[in-house]
Amino acid sequence: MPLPVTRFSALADLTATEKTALQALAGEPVEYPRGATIRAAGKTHPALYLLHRGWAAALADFQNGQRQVFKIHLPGDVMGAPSLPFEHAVETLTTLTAASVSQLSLTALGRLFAEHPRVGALLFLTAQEERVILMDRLTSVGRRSSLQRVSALILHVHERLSLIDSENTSFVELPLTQEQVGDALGLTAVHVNRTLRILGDQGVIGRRDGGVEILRADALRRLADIPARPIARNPTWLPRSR
Amino acid sequence: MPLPVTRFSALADLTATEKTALQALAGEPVEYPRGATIRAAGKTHPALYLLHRGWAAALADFQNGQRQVFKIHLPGDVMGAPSLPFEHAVETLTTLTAASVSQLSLTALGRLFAEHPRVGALLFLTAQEERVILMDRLTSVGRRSSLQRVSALILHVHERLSLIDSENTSFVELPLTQEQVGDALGLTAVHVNRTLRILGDQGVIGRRDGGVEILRADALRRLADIPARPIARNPTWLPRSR
DNA sequence: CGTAAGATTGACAAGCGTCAAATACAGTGG
DNA sequence: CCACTGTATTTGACGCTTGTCAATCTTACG
Repeated sequence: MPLPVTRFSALADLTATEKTALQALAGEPVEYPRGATIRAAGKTHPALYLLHRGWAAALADFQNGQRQVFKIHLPGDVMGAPSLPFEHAVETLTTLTAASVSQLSLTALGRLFAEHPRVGALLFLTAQEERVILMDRLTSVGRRSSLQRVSALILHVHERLSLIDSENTSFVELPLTQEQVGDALGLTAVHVNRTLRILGDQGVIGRRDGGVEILRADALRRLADIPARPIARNPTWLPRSR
Repeated sequence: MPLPVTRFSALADLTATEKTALQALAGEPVEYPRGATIRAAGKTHPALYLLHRGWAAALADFQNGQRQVFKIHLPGDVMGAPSLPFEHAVETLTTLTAASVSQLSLTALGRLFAEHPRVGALLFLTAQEERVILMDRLTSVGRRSSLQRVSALILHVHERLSLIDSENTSFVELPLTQEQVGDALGLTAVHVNRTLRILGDQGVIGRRDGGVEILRADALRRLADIPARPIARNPTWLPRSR
């Protein structure tokens, strides 16, 4: 079973030892049905999770029934990291499809920082990547029209799927309800629906099964207006592998 | 001159050696006037910066003149970290007031991960804190009214000022133009102005000099509706100090 | 076949943006 | 000390995007 090494290999090449050390973090995978809560916000002593298979979301619920989706998690993602510095979990982790999830040992994580500083630095870098993803979404939500936000989301998911599966085509799986898409983009389900219809009517995307087909990638990219962000692989300042 | 140790001491107690190692990262401080660009987005080989004195902002400009402020930086903040994994800087760093900034050596950062893994883990944790700040702002921008967004920003800045200066009172310095506040919150300058006036008319805040006075903290917190997030200090899983 | 969740559509309302003009303020040079 | 200039704030009128409410339709599934 391939583990989350995927995520790091975009940043740097790992030695076999480092890969082994990473794999050693993960516990026994647990199976969840769609819509299950893996970890509720507010829980004390937040843990780390690894998503082996399926989709999940990190979100928060608010009183008036409002909801914010912070992150759409794909296989290979480490989940729950934002809560680590806090006494109570910040985000609820929910499955969007049936999924397989294991817990990551924090003790082993601490050891990883000590014994494989290069991997520690890479963990730091992936956290920065996540910040940038949030910054992009913040721009989307704060400054863009619904058409632009939805376009950006489709492209973002497509790009991330391509990183996992290089065979990936122009079809973008999207096992979210329109309400969940709205909760990610700061829109209502109704308006997400209207927006998807417009993109469909204009022939920019096709809509079928549980996802969308990208028909005019250029138009979509022009709408989304989020720059490409080439990764600086194997930065020279990283500590040497042990 | 106290260095950014502040930021870490909220998470864990550092040894003298660790503090020294952190200080060793910083180069010679450079003085900037208000409104200066410290580092422009798009620049290659992004570096790290430390804000010694003054205020700064991390932001991005877009074609149509739109702008998004990602982060308001206060003294002690490390700036530019989100760009580290990328070839080109993601965010522009600008001074909001006259400011003193030094560059942080990336080589020394790499060494820090190797020689002080506990500090490396703390760097990882501060990155997660930053994610949560962005997540909170995303909620604000995506789901809240202008009154709520502005309230949340005032409280957030107040809280961060209190961390730096324990003498801090109910007055919140805010050396941003209303346009910059809008760029942080996904609002126009005009609407920020209207919103501030309403908060002032309702006696929730007072407005004077370059900032606001918090008059009814309870009302402000009720509006902002962002939970307190107590920090888990000195988590047991951190590697031992060296 | 029946039920529930989700998608879709329409009519209407509201919050925020846009445009434009007036006012206040800070810094500069005389 | 004052006039001058550019920047920032403030206010009003109006329009548009998105939200709200409600009804209907579709689909998945027991």
